[in-house]
This record gives sequence, structure tokens and C-alpha cells, in this order.
Amino acid sequence: MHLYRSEISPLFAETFINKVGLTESEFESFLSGFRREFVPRKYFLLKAGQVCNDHSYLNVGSTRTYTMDDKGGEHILFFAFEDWWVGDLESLETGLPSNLYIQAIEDCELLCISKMDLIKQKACIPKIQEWHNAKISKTHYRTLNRLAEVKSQTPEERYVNLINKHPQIFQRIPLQYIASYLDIEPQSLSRLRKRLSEK
Amino acid sequence: MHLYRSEISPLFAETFINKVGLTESEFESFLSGFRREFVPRKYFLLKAGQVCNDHSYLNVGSTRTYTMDDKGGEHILFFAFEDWWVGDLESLETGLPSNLYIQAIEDCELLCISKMDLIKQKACIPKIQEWHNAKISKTHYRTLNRLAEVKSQTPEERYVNLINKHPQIFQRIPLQYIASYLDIEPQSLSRLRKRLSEK
DNA sequence: CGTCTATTTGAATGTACTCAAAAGCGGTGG
DNA sequence: CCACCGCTTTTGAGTACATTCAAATAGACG
Repeated sequence: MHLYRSEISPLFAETFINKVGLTESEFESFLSGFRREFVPRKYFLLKAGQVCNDHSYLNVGSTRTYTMDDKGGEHILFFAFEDWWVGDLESLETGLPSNLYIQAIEDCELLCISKMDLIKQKACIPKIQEWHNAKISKTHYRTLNRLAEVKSQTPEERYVNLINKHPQIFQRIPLQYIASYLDIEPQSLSRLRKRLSEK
Repeated sequence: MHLYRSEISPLFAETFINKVGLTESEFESFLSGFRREFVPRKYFLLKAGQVCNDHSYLNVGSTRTYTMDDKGGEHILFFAFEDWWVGDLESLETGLPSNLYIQAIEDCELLCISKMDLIKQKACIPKIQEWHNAKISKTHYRTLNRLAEVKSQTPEERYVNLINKHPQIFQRIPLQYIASYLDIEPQSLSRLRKRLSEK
């Protein structure tokens, strides 16, 4: 059950030692709270109705987090890639069932820490507590920014922004998912791309 | 400059003493960090480009927080009423200029604490630190929920939800602002209301 | 090569938008 | 108290844009 350094992304150690400022022994203790999990493409890390029990570091792979409307339509809120954290923070904190689906787009390798272990680590290592709070803040700012974008930009503007900010996404994420993220139908995205490429 | 108990909303004291669990002396200390401010209707608490220096408790009144697009269109992200906190947490934390406008809809009376004083209070009183972290979390959950709503619901569904959840809003907020909050034009909201009332 | 899925294209539809004007409402001053 | 002014809300007409339904093409994988 113990994780070796070779099994984790170099960025993981780098972040917690250099940025968060953990000592070697604190880092070892923190790491001991994690277990490794593999989730194949198309499988779910979380489904609406379930309680989220883990906070997970995405070591390898990509995921999409989405909600489902009454008619079964899926609406992608965000993607995640290597070195992102995935999970439903609200469900994790409150213990209430999630409204979110989190699905692996590519095969995923995760480092998971349970709610209980995370609480323990936060209690023992104040820097982890600070790190977690800072993470929630930043996540919040990103979400607020996304809300502002969805409200104030046209589909074309959202598309151009995405391609400018994250061109790599198009190498890994099917267009239908990108369409959902941009809040348009796949057909509309296809036409939009055609229009732009003709210029 | 000192605030008297009679000058603050009973809920303010109630929250910090009963819910946050401050002692009387901690509460007195916390309160001493605040100053009172009045912002008349239509005036701004914050404009895009400015750095947010205060976290403010809305004692009396209502505000709207919005972004502006390239063409000058306003997009309301949320309203605030009595006993809500207003400000741009991101700008407050990072010290970077805000992208948000916060405007008084009704005459407002605020209890403001500066960034510096808030930091001091958080450092002196751990419960304030906890309270502030919990506040950011909850704000985040609300924002995420709103993002999901904007993406997955029709204008009609959003309107019906709003009227069910916050019917009082319609007593205090002009319809044009509610339209912006729902992400539709005022004319469309008017037609939507007519359609629904004919059933 | 064949099957399954993703993407593109086409045609018709619908819904919210824009522009424009009228009606309603509130406040002010004569 | 009423007349006027400014602002909000409603109504009307026409338009634009993304959507829907349907089908064709392209790509991926066994």
C-alpha cells in the first residue's frame, strides 16, 4: 500500500516540498495518506447521488466534470489533466450526495486521499491546512471567472479564448466535449470552426 | 469611530457569538476592526480596475455585482441583501485590480473591515480564520451551482427557480436587473412573465 | 474490411435578440 | 392636485443565430 517516489508525478513532490514548504518528514507523512487508483477511460470517479469520499490528484490522464439536466443532457463544467485535483469539494466537506459526474476521458491514474485522512493531515500539518484553503480559494476564483465568461461572451469568443489559452486541449479532448464545455451543440461548434478557418 | 451594538444588525452579533463561537471579548476585538460606511443608491462600492481593499457586511440595503463585456453590456453575477458579505475576495486576497463592479441598488449601510485589519483579526482569533475559510467554501459552492444552472437550465427554468427560491427579490430588485441575472434581455423576461401568467 | 463512433453538412425550426415605439409608474414642481 | 419628465416595463415586428432532426462522411479500432 505504500507509495514510492517513482510512482508519483515529480510535480507532486515539487509542489508540496518547494511551494507548500513541507519538510521531508512531513511530506512522507502526507504521502502515506494516499493510495493509488486506476480508472479506465469512460469509467466514473464519481456519479451524482454518491457521496464524494476522496480528494484525488490526477497523476496521469484526463477527466470531465459535468451535471445532467432533467432531459438527460450533459453539461461539462470543467476538464482536468495531469497535476490537477479532482473531486467534489462540497460533497467531500458536507457529506451530502454530489450533483456531479466525474468521468475519465483517458485512462487515469490517481493518488487518492480519503476525507478522514485529509482531515488528519490538515490537523497534524498546518501547512496542509493552508494549502487546502488556498486551493479552495483559487478554485473559487476560477469558477467565478467561468461564470462571468459564460454570461458575457458569445460562443465564438469562448471558443477563441479556449484555443488561445489551452490549445493542447484540442489534442486530447473530443470536440463534442469541448462543445459542451463551451455550452453549444457539437454541430454548432463544427460550423463555428469552419467559419473561422475560412478567414 | 467606535461602533455601538445598536448600530449593527442583531444578526451580525448573533452569527459571530453563537455560530462562530467568539467570546464577548473576541467579538469586541473583531468589531473594533470595522468602520461604518454609507453608499447611496446607484453609487459604487467597487469598480473594475480598482483594487478591493475591504470586506464588507451589508447592514442595510442591496447591491448587484456585475461584469462588463467589450460592448459595455452588464452581466449581473449576483445580488446581495442585508446580512450578506460583499466585496471581491480575489482582488482582496491578491491585491490585483478587480474585474467586477459592485453597485448599490438601494441605499446601503455597510460595516467594512480593511484587508489589513482582517488579516490581523484572522491571526489573533483562529475562529475568525476558520469562519473566513468556511465563507469562501460556501461562496464557492454557490458559484459552482450557479454555473451549473446557467449551463443546464432554460431561461424559463431559471426564472421559475428564482421565483420559488427568492420571491422577495421581486419586491426590491428592478426587473431589468433580474433579467441580467437570469442572462436574458428585459424584453424577453417581460414576455416570459406574460406567458407564465397566462397559464 | 467492417463496425462503431465522432464529426460534418444540410434544411427547417424556434427562441431570444434587436430596433422601435407605446404604455406604465414615480417623483417633482407648478 | 395635476401636468410633466425620466425611467422602467411592455408590446410589436423582423431578424439572427443556435438548435433540432436527419443524413452523409470521416476516423478509429478490432
